[in-house]
Amino acid sequence: MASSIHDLARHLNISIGTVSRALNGRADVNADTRQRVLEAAKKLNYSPNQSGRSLRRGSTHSIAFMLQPHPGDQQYGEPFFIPFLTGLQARLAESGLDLIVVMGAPGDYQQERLRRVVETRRADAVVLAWTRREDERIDYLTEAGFPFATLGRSRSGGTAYPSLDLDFEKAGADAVDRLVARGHRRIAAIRPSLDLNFGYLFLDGYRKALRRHGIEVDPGLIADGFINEAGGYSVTPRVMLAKDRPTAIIFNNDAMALGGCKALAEMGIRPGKDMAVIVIVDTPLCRYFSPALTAFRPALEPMGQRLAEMLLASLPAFAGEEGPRTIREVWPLELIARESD
Amino acid sequence: MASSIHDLARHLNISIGTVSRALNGRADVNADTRQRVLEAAKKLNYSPNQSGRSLRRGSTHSIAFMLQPHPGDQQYGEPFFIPFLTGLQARLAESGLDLIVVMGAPGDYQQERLRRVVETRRADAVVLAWTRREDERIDYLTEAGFPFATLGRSRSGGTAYPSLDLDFEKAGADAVDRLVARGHRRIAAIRPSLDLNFGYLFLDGYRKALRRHGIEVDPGLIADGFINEAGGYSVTPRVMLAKDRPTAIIFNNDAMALGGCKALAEMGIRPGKDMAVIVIVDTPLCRYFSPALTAFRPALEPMGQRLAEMLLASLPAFAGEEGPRTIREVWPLELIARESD
DNA sequence: TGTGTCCTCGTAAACGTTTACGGAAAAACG
DNA sequence: CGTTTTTCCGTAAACGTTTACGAGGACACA
Repeated sequence: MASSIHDLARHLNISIGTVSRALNGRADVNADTRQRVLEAAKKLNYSPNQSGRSLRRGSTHSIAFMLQPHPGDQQYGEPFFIPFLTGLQARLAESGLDLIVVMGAPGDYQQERLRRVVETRRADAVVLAWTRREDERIDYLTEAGFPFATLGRSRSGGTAYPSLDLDFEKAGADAVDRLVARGHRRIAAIRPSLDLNFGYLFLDGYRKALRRHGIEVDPGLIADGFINEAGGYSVTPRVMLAKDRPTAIIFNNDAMALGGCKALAEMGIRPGKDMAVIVIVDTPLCRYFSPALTAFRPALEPMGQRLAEMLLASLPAFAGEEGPRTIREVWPLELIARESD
Repeated sequence: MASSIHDLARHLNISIGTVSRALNGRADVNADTRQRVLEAAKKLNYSPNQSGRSLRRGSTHSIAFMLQPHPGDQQYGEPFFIPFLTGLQARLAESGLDLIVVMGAPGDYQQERLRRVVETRRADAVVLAWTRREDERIDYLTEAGFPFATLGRSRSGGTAYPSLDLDFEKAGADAVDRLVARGHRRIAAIRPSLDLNFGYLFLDGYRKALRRHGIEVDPGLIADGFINEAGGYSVTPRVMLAKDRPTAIIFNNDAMALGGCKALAEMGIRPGKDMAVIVIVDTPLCRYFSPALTAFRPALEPMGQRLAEMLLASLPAFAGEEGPRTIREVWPLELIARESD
């Protein structure tokens, strides 16, 4: 059914070697012959068998992105990733690479899937997201000598891999600055409970900024929960119990903010009026919520493109294609002022 | 670096044929030998090269899910798909299959990517989502004789493929019934502008139910827009311009509902008080919105599992594993009554 | 004509598996 | 002990590519 390079060769009365060379654009083939091969390939609807090719070449010409649902009830996904993946895929496609997303089961934290991808050589490199403070995946990959790049920083694995992250520290600080400038001094922070690195970075920025303003950090105003609507909903009331109520809340995640605002609404507290609310990572949800939530927006699609570039530059097969080989980059988050603070 | 079956054979002083047979659980190998092979495999951290294996077997042992961002500004993704994919992946993993998600560029409607997957034989079968009324992907796959299954119905390609869909028709009708029972007669419907089949099905149910109640269908109460927050936001005001204002709106999508509620809020109209709102496909957003939105909930994860089963049953290599081979199933949507209607 | 260079192509090996086939040894059977 | 069956394993081909190597012919040059 599927036509192979042999069919093509037979059809043209030339050897498979020549066909292959013609298709792969090598120099040592007559321009005329190449033309005929290309035409025949189109006519016979030929396209090379990926397995045969990658077996011979030792590379799969595809990059794997590890997507994994977090544990927790009703785990819907991260709308977040789609624009990022769009950028990633666009840039990879430019270099003829395919992007495949491998799904993991919720909660297993991908170790198993990752091993599978690496060991069966399904991809030439992987892209990790949601890096943790100490990330065993990174340790595993560096030890295995498998090429990878990360969306997000980590303390694991040295620095010998490309990584791209958002400046959550600065965003946390900026949020505090903004709120302080508007007269707030009781500022709560709500972040994910997992040891996702961006949660730490955010809190660091938050703490430092408070101290800079001479405001004591009150542990009663800091809480963490599942990184979804339910988490925000269940944990927000906790900071409202502080002896001295907060007048502002910074949410480290849009879904948590949604849940948190729900909790506030049930307490009769109106975001943007009775309580200032700022969200660290903007999504369409923030914009269309009522009141529209002030949030920090990342440039997700360009980030995807950039990380693809960085990864490509780190791959021997593609090295030299790009100029600078920056290893780690931290991108700013842009404040979008809306109505909630 | 990576150990091959030859290393294993050399290490054990037996032939590669025996190693392969031992690993693949064939009968004609001594229990003792098999044991030794398995141990050595674990010790040498051997796992078979996927390319070699699939080249020989002619199958990749993986299923592709085609994920594609829709055109439109700020296209964030569908949280929707994650639970579905989780179920799909879980069931496929049970049969030793990998799930890979293939990203397309926004707007190209996947034809190109799909061809690529099929022609390079990257997967043994594909799963399509967001089926259209007439779906060229389905035509292509049936013509190519490539195995596939769809999440969603279509009029294309006959019925010789497994498909699983939600009963949008009934949900549309149920929503109308519920609103009519509560005294509404001016009921608007807002749905995606693309020719996604579920938009049609929903509208069909909506229309039929209205007629059944003796209510004339007013085209001024039906509108469509981009299937995202912006679409809902921009299109909702249109139905408010009808000569006789609606007292209820049914949204065919949660994101559109969010945008629509925003538009209502700006007009001083409060969902659940001044306007009844029902959403057809429930997500956490609906639950945590204020007011919580009455919505119809799908069983996404079981659906993923079920579609995987149906697909497997249709594959020659797995046939007989399952009992019944239902070709098409339509699952109900469960009404979750909340505060918005 | 002899020699060397260049262009183009065919040959064959290799990538890592799986599996049909056959053969040797062991077991079963009379 | 001879014959048949069974058990186990090695051999080698095949899957569809890519690519190193070398050969043949054309051409240039002396």
